[in-house]
Amino acid sequence: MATLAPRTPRLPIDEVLDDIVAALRRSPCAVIEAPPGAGKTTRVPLALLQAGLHGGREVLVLQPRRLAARMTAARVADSLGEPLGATVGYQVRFESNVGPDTRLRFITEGLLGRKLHADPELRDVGVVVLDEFHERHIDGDLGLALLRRLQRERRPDLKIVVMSATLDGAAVAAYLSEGAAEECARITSAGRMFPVAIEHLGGDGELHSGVLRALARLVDEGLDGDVLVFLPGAREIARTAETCAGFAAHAGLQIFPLHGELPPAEQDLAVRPCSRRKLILSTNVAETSVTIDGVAAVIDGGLARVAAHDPWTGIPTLQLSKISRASAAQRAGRAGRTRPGRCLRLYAQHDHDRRPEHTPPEIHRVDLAGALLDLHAFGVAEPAGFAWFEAPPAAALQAGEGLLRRLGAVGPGGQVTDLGRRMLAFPLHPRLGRLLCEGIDRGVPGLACGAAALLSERSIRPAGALASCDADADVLVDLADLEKLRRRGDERGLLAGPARRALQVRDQLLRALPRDSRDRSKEQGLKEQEREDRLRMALLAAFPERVAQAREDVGGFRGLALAGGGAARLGPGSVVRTAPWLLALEVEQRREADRGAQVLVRSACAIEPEWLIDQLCDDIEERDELQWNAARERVEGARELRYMGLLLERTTTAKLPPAAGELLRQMALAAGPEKFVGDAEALRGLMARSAFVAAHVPDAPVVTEAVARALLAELCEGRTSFAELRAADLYGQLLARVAGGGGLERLAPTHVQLPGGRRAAVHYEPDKPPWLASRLQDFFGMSRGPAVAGGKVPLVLHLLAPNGRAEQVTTDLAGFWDRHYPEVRKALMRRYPRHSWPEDPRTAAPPAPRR
DNA sequence: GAGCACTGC
Repeated sequence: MATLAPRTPRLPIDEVLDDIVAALRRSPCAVIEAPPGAGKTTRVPLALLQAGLHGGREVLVLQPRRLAARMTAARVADSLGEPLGATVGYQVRFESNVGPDTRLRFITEGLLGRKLHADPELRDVGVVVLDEFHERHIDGDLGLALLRRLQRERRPDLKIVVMSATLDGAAVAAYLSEGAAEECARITSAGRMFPVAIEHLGGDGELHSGVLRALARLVDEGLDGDVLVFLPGAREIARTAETCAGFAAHAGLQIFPLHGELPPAEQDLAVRPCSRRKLILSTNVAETSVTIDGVAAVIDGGLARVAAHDPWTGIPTLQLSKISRASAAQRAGRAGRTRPGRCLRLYAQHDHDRRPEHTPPEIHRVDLAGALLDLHAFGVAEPAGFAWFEAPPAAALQAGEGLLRRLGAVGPGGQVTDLGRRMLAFPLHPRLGRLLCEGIDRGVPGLACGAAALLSERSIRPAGALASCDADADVLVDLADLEKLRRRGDERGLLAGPARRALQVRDQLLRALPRDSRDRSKEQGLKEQEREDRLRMALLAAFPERVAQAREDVGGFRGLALAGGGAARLGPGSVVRTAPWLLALEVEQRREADRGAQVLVRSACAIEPEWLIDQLCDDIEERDELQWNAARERVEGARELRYMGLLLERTTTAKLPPAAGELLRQMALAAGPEKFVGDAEALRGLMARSAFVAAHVPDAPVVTEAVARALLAELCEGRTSFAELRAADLYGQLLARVAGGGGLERLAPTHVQLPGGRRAAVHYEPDKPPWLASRLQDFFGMSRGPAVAGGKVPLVLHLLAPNGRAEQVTTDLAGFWDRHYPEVRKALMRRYPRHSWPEDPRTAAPPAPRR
C-alpha cells in the first residue's frame, strides 16, 4: 500500500484524519467541515484509501471543476511519490489519466451522472467523496441525492463523504441521517488562514472611481504586495483599467485583467508571479476557480452578474446583483492565503449586514430540464416527490417537466420515451439532444452535431463582433468558419480557444452517434440549401416555443415579438437581418440597476411559418395517443395561445389536416383569437406577479398554474370574462398586498382597453430616470416597469388586432401617472425606507440613502 | 451600448 512521502508537511486536517476513519467504520456517511487551507482535498481521500474503507474498490472524489480534478490528483500522486495514473488518477471530459491500479479517482461532478447511467449500482466504487459541496452546483446536489438513494436501496456498503468549506454541515448531516439506521458523522477541522482586516468604505458613485479611491488609500498606507479587485464583468474591468491606468503606473503597479473570455495565456499572466507589483482586475473567476498567491489586499466592488433561468418565460437571465455575505468573506479570504492582508469593500457595513447569508444554490436558479431527464431515467416518475437535498421551486419543476414533455423526452406518466432514451446518449441539454435526434431523422446528423456543439459551448466570436452578412442562421455561418479553422487553421474573426473547443465537442458528438447514422456521405450528397433547411427544421423541434416574429427596429436593433409574450431585440452580432420569422436560440434577459429588463437574442435562425403548422400537425396526426395528449396540452397551454394567434395571422384553418383544424377552430370560436391572446397573457402575468408576491409577502394568496389554467378554461368556455375576473378582486388583491393601496394595479396591466374598444398589450419602454423604473420592476415581477422622463410616461403599446397582427403605438400617459404617483410613492417609501422619495418625480434626482 | 462562472463518452 502506498504511503505518504516523508517530506510532506503536516496540515491542520491531519489532526482529525483518525476520527474521520473511525467515524466511517461506524457510519455509512460523514460530513467534514474544514475551512480553506486545512488540506482536506489532498489528505482525506487518501486517508480513506489507506484505511481500506474502499473495500478494494475505488475511492471516487467529485470536484466541481476540471482544473481542480486534474491539479489535486497530481498533488496527491506527487505526495505518494508516484506518477499520475498509478494509484491516483483523474478523469474529466476529453481527458483521462487512470491505470489498472488506480484506486483514487478524481472526477468532475458532471461525470457522476454519466457513470451512473453506465452502471446504476456503481459496482466498482466503495467510497464517494463530494468535495467543495458548499458551492452547491446542481450536479453536486443531484449527485448527493442519487448516491443517498443508491446507498439505501442497493448499496448499503457504499460510503458517502461530503466535504465543505463554509457550508452549515448540520443540514447535510441531517439529510444523510434522515430515516437511516446510523447517524451521519460530523467532523470539523481548523483551517489555516491569515487574518484579513476588513474595512467598509461605503459606496456612492461609480465602481471604477471607487476602485481608484480605494487603491490610492492602499498605496498611501504603505501597500506591500499585489492587489486583487473584484468587478462584475469585462466591461467594468475595461472601464476600471482606464480609470486607474495613470495612478497605477505612478505607483509602480502593472494592471492585469482576468476574466473567462481571455485566452489562457493572458489569464496565466495575471496569476503568475511578476517582477512588478500587480493590480489584478477580475470577475468572479478569482473567487473560486483561480487562486493567486501573493495578494496583499482585496478591493471588493460587492457585485456580480448572476445567471438564472426564468421559469415563467423559459428565458435565461443575467442579473447584476449584490453578492452574499459568504461570497464577500470568500473574496476577503483571497488576501489571507499566504500572509495577513487587507480587504476594502466599496459598500457600507449596513449594506453588507443586510445581504443574504449565502448565494442561492443553483437548484433554485437554473433550468432543470437536464437534471429532470436524468431523474426520470433513474426511475423517478414524480420529481416533485423526490428526496432532494433541497427541493427546487415548484414553478421551475413544472417548467422543466413541461419542456421535457414538449421535446417528447418524457410521457405523461413520467416515463422516459424512446426518443428520450436516444437523447440521453448525448452529453447535451435535452433541447440539444432533441436537435441531434431530429438531425439524424432528417438525414443531417453531421450538421446537427456541429450546431449542437456551437449551442452548448460559449460563443466562438468576441463579444461585440458585428454581423458580417445576411444569412439564415448564426450557427450556419459559425459552422462555415469552424470548417475553415479545421481545414486551414484559419482563425480570423474567431476566438481561438472557444472555436477549438466547439470543434472538439462536435467530434465527440459525431463519435457518439449511433453506428447506422455515422455515414455522412448521404448527407454530403444533399444540396447545401436542402441540408440547411433540414437543420433549421431540426432546430425548430429543439426550440419549439422560441418562435419570434420581426417587428420594427428599436434604437437601431431589430425588434422581435416572442411567441411566449414580450418583446426582444436581435443582437448586432446576429446575421439573421431580414427574415420575418425566426427562432431565438440564444436569448438572455438582462437586468441592470440603471436600466430596465431587456431581452437580447444573440443567436437566431430563420424559419418558414409553414413549418410551424407542419410541426403542430405532426404532433397531432402522426404520433400515438400520448403524443396527441401532449400536443393538446401544448395547444391549450396559456403560452401557446399567443403563438396560435400569430399562426392564425398567416394561415387559415382550412389548410390544416382535419384534427388540427378542428382543434384550432374550436379554440378560435370559443373566444376569437385576439381574446385568447389577451387573456392568456394576462393570466400568465397574474401567475408571475403572484409568485413574486408570495416570495415577498407572508401569507399572500398564491395563484398556482392549476388555478390559472382553471380560470383560463372558464374564460375559453365563456363562463367568465377577464373583466369579471379582475372585478372579483383576485388581481387587485395581490398587488394591493404589495403596494398597500388600491389603484396601483392599473399601472401594471399587461393589457388595457383603448377608446374604440381595442385591446392593447402594454410594454413599458424604460427611459430616464431609470432608477424609478428598476424599483417599480420589483413590484411587478416580470412586467417591465414604467418610467418617467420630464413628467411624461412614454408607453409603447403593441396593439393586437383581431387578425393577430401587432402594431406598435407610442403614447403618453402623463396625466395617468400624475394621478397615481402619490400612491406609488407611499408604497415605495414603505418598501425602501432607507431612501428618500421625491414629492414630484418630474423634478427629482435619483434617491440617496438616508443618513 | 449591450457576454458572470462552470460542466457532460
